[in-house]
Amino acid sequence: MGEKSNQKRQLILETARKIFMEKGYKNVTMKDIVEACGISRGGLYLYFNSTRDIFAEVLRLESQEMDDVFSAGVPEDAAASDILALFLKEQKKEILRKKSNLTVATYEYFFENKVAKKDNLLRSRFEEAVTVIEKLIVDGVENGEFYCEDPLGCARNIMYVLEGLKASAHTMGITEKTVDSELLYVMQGLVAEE
Amino acid sequence: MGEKSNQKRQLILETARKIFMEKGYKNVTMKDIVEACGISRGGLYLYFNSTRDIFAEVLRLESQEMDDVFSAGVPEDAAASDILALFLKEQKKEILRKKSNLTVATYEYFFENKVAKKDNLLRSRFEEAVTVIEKLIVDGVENGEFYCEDPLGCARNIMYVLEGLKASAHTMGITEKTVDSELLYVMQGLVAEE
Amino acid sequence: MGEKSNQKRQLILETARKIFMEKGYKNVTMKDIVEACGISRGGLYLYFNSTRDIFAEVLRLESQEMDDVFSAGVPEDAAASDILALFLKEQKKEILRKKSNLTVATYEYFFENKVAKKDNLLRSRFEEAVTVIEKLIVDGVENGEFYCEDPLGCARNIMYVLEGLKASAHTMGITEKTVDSELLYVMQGLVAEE
Amino acid sequence: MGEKSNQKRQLILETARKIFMEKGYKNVTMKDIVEACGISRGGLYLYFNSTRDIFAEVLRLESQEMDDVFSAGVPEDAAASDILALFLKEQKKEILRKKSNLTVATYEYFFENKVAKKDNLLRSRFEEAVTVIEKLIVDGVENGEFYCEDPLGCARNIMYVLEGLKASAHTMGITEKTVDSELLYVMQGLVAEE
DNA sequence: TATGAATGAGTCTTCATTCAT
DNA sequence: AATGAATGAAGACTCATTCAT
Repeated sequence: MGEKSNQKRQLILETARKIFMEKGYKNVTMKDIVEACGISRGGLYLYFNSTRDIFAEVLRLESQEMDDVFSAGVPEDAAASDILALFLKEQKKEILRKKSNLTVATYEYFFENKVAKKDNLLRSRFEEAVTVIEKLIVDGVENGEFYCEDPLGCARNIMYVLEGLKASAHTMGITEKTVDSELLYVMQGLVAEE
Repeated sequence: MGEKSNQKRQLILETARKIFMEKGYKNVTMKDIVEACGISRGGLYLYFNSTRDIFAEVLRLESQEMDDVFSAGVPEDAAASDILALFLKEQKKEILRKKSNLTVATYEYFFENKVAKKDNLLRSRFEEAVTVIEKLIVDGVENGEFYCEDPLGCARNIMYVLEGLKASAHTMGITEKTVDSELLYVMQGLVAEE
Repeated sequence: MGEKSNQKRQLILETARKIFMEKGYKNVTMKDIVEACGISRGGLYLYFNSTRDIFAEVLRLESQEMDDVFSAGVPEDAAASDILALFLKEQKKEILRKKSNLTVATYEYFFENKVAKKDNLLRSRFEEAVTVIEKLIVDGVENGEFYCEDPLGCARNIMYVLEGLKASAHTMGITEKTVDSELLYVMQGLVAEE
Repeated sequence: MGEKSNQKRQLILETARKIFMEKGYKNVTMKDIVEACGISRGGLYLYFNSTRDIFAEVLRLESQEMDDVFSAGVPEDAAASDILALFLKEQKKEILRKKSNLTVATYEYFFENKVAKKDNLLRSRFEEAVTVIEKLIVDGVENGEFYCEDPLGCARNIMYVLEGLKASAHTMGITEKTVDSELLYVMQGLVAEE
């Protein structure tokens, strides 16, 4: 029994995810989702009570997947600088993807739902990433790949730059060139010291 | 046209500005504005056709004032590092002001109204600030206050960090301490080289 | 300006009153009223926010009118027994009117909206009637029309009987004969003592 | 049919009874009952087709029990006035019980379902009670406990007063003192003649 | 018998926008 | 220029009822 209903739940979440990517968060109505899913008005309410609930779940799944991806794709013996470059490349891709990402929806959602820091998914994702980057830098310094006196500060700086780029991409627009030069600048700070 | 009608226009814009600061952009209705202004429904439409128009105008005025303030408050002979510090202090204040700023409304507005780069107010404000900061850095380097090999890159980096902080403040929340350490990190990059 | 809008308010209240008489309180929807009035959905909300508000107002007006009627129709020099008989006749008429009265709606309304005793219209109407009847009895006793040792108790008894008849009329049904014999019984208690 | 299915029927009725006592008749949905019973939506429909059917049955059982109770609790040789006092005391208790009684639900049900007099449970319960009271009065008169020229009229009067009190309790609110003085008044009419 | 997912009609409520005055 | 009553579309939500399993 749970199986089938779980499938529909998945269908709803996947469909809703696409809609949120297209339209952001605030513009999405229960009706939008109902129609896109091809289910009845009442049917949707069996699974979720609001677009808010749906988006929260979409976001939760998104975060889970991210964790998986992160821990998966990276070779054990890769050089720190390579891993960092890889990470930045991923971020770049997401920053430049205009439509197919949840950035706008996520911003809109969190503008409206001030979440306690503790439970704030965005915050924990951010902190997690900071930790990973910091560790990469430390490793890199040990290997002589990087030069850095304040790995934590540098990691945070990188993350805030990325956040700034992400936001800017959806407000002022941003070119690949701009992203490249920003990321380059950040990497040079790590490498280019004599 | 007349003086009087211009006064009402100002009233609307000032009132709307406050509302946008409180509620963001998407949550504001024509009704909200009408009621806050104490004018008639139809009356509002004589001046503006939508919250979008109103916000666009609020934003335009905001930008004008900013320019004025920038060029005004700074002493002629101040040291580059002092001016930069002053600028960052202002930014910090705005980042930490939770309610009384237009950040959220602005984001929401631009999420919804992808403006061509040319006419994008946010973009031009950003570029302008980059230019100013770059010039400060160049001055600072000449004076021996700063050490920096890529003033433009550094200026951009600073601006993106600020953007990231601004965004983060409204999504994940941010403490004064965090802002301080970010800004410190940025300044140290300019000063702390031997 | 207020004139016209006041007319519509009256129209709504009168129309709603009829509907409440037909369908009771709980069965009436905003849609019912909108359609009966021939106005738009949103239009109704300009005047009232809920059927509850509308009914409360209908009831308030009803009570006002009652007061007026009471004080109006009675000749100055009428005998107490005649006035009482007149009052009971009115009550009888209302009890037997199956459809065109607000009894059911009123019950349903007060079942749902437990009103503080002080502000309870029903209660004040009841008390008022008790007072009037008591005074009639006292007058009647003085004139030798009535014999009664406890005018207040008797007045209350009459009112509770009437309430019981009113309720019964809408739950078990009641015949004119039954009402007559009840009222007769009550009157005889006042007159038939040697 | 089977034992088991009969048990479930009982469960439904008992559960629904509690809900009706809490929420009246019109506010109760099939969903409420399903959830309170812990059975499936479809399951409920195997036994009853509507809240109306369920309430009708609840009421039928209620009446049966009443009969049982009535005939049970009364000692054979009790004085008429004692039995009547006992009866009134029971009624008083029910009138003052604010929540745990079916009065409101019953009113709401009969407002909506005008039942032919013949089949009207309320009516037959009422008539039955009248008969019992009348008989008590007759007995009392024979014993010299009571003085009464119209036992039937008096019995009816008592019942309508009780009905009036019951209704008032749920619309205007009523205090124990009020009930007491009403019942006292009624009893005095029987006793207090010289 | 029993389940519970699914439906769709019905109601409430809010808003941008228009228009007669 | 200005008013504010009026409209109707749009979205949220709930419920009785059905039906495949």
